[in-house]
Amino acid sequence: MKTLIREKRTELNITQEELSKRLKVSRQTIISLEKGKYKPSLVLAHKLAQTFGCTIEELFIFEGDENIE
Amino acid sequence: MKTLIREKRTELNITQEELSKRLKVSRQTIISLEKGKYKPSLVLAHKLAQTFGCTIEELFIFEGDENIE
DNA sequence: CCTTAATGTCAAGTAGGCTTTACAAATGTT
DNA sequence: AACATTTGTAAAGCCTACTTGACATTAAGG
Repeated sequence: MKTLIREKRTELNITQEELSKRLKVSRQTIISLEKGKYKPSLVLAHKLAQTFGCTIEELFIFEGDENIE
Repeated sequence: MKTLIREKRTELNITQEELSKRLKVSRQTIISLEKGKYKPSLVLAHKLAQTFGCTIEELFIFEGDENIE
């Protein structure tokens, strides 16, 4: 799975810390998500998409066995 | 968070077991999701939406603090 | 340089998503 | 009533999302 979190965040011109405050998660969580260390929960993915004004499917790109075969 | 998994599944006329096989998860997982016992991972939410031919946001209804304030 | 802001790493702990197995309740069909 | 199908419950275990805190690196500006 790929994510466009970093791209969308820099488009908005906000820091990781600012984003983490808006979402009420730790800054570490933002770092890990942008770096692809793990995948967000459904609720957090929804909040991210809301923040960026896009859908979850636009923010995350699912690949291979993450899709129905 | 509310989900329309059960409604969408019955529309498709398939059993929990059939759905669990398509998604390659346990039947127990389907039961728990339909009953609202817990929330699916992002990948599973995506597969469910794909199966039902809708978006994640159409399949799950986020409420209150699950939205940005 | 020196400082500050922004980003990053590491590690330990908590909570919850998902699995497996086994068994019970409900619904339908003959 | 009897049987099969579908749905449900319970419990133990694994893995990972997320947290907190402390410290390292990079980049920018005075």
